[in-house]
Amino acid sequence: MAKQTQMLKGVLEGCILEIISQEETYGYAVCEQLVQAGFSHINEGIVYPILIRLEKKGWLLAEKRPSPYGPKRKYYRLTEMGERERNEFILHWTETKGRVDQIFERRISDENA
Amino acid sequence: MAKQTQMLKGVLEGCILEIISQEETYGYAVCEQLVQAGFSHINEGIVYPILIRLEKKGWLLAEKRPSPYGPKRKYYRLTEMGERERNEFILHWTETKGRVDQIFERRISDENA
DNA sequence: CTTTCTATATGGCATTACCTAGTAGCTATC
DNA sequence: GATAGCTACTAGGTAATGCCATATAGAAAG
Repeated sequence: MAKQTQMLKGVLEGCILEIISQEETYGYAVCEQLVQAGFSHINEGIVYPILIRLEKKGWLLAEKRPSPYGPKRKYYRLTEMGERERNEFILHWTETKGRVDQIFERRISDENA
Repeated sequence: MAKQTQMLKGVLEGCILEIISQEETYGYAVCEQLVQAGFSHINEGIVYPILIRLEKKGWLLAEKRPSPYGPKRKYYRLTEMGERERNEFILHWTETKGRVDQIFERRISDENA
């Protein structure tokens, strides 16, 4: 339980950037999408602080619009800087994934040798 | 540069467990393998503290043996607990990878729809 | 002997960002 | 008018853990 926490570091931010990049959306919905993707323990208290942080960094722009069901929604979209950061995340994520997988795949090729 | 740092959290430990699990080895060599896998900025000052930490947790056992080239090497191998932790890491890593990839793949299926 | 390569150790920092828990406000339903 | 679901926000805790600088030392080479 504490193990995944560490593994999330730096990953959540990237995922949120990606979700917003796919479609202008708001915090509550971002949260639902993360849960749906399997990050089942993620809740609003985790997502909102990240959203605010990203907005402060200038990676997101926000705009409030009424909701048919509750208080106003705060819709986010990526700025140009945000797009750049998202692309960098993809790069780093792909690299890291490749490196880790390479280490684990060595076992298989060893067994075949 | 600070970006990958966050992404490494929890991952480095798992990689080191895996490397040692594949073959009894020592810190300096672990370091070389990580560099070879692409973690090119990793150095002894990063690896040794992790090794010592893992030993203290009871996941590794150490034994010193002479080296033909320098001071004695400290060879590590996994304990039973270490094996369990390694398996847990694989589980969490696979899960996390799947979740992140799912979020990014949604874009592709959207574009096809 | 000085340098270089091999090899281990460690104190402290950064530090950040995840997580809990709680507040509050709007809409709809019953 | 009470409950339930939707929506946003904040304070504070914390703890892990990657990273750096530095020291030490054996062996080979020049």
